[in-house]
Amino acid sequence: MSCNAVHPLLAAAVRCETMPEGPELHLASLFVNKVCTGLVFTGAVQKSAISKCPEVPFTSDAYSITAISRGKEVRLTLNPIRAGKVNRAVAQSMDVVFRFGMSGYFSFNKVEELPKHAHLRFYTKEKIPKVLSFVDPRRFGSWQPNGTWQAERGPCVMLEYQQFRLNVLSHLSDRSFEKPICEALLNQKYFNGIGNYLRAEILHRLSIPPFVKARNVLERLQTKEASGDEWKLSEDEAPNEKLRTETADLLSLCHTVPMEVVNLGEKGYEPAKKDYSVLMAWMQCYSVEGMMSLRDHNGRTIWFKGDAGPMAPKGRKLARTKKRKLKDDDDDNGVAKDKPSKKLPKGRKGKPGNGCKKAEVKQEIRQWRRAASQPGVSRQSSRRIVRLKRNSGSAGPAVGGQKKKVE
DNA sequence: CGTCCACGTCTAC
DNA sequence: TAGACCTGGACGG
Repeated sequence: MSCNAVHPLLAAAVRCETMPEGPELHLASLFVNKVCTGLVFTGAVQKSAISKCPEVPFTSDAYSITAISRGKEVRLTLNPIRAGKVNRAVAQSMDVVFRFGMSGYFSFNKVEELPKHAHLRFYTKEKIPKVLSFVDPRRFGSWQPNGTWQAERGPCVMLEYQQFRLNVLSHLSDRSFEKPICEALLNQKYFNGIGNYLRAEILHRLSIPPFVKARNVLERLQTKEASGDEWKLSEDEAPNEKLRTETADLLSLCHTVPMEVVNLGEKGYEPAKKDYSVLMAWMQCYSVEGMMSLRDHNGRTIWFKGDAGPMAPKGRKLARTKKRKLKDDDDDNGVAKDKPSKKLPKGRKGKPGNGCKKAEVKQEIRQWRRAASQPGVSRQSSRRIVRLKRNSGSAGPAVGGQKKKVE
């Protein structure tokens, strides 16, 4: 009874649930600051029994919480308060640095409505206490009490743009840049905040084949940097809009593309709502119907259009791929079902791991088959149709053009 | 029911 | 460069 499901609208108001890449981590920090402003927290920080992350040895009768993000990390500061004022003499403040893994987010709820998988909890000092919690179903996320920004991670692509840019361009001799650009983009030493969907979107904007050697792409920017003044951005960290559209390059897009997502979050795509429809509509490449996908050398799926580039994994066939239906995609009242593609029988399986070779091969075979039979329309298009329909209020038929998969 | 897949690191051969 | 670490949603049988 006490643990019944939260009303969807209520749930929407109290969580920041996302696809944790740089923009989502930043939105999480905004969320924490928003809900915690003016609030007083109290007592000990509570950890779930199941979590293997360290206890957070902080207790205070009255403390405040603030947040800041850097790339794919968020740092909370727990600050003791006395008589409504910060009092550093009485007690030490504590920083806790979080990484979100694949499923982390912050939530703010009534105590009785603490979400499942809330592994770290901060309680407010109110008549009816509430709780800020770090929720992480898969537990790939982590936190570090008395933590600092991870030393190996580079400057934030969103908030430390100039330093980020310089850090990349001044280290092009690093062997990381001998890898394909799509793989280099996931290296947090240089691209702190970029993740799997962002790398696809960024490369797509410039039609850069994912498997071109990173250094080859970036060297040209170095030359440009040296020759023109276009990147002497003086006052503000970020390039302005005019500059962006006129001289967008790979590194500037590593800033502006994530910032677009931050802006979505502050507007339509409530980072809350557990509603990815706005983000999904924003995606131009990642998981979009009609795009190609491949496993990179680390077993991660890279989405792209056109040429894969010279360093593409050998022997891996690519194929036009369907978009998978993402979790709360849409309610779909039984509208627009698409013809599913057949999976391989391919019995046996070892440990189902992620990003492993076996999975890659399987996927390859599946894609091969799919390509051989039909390019299929689908989930993606039907999803879009449903969305459009909802937005416009009119009924959308139109899944008609869909091809039947033979099989 | 079972298999595949997911927004990310980590670390051990 | 494989795996390990996890839960849960989508989909197929």
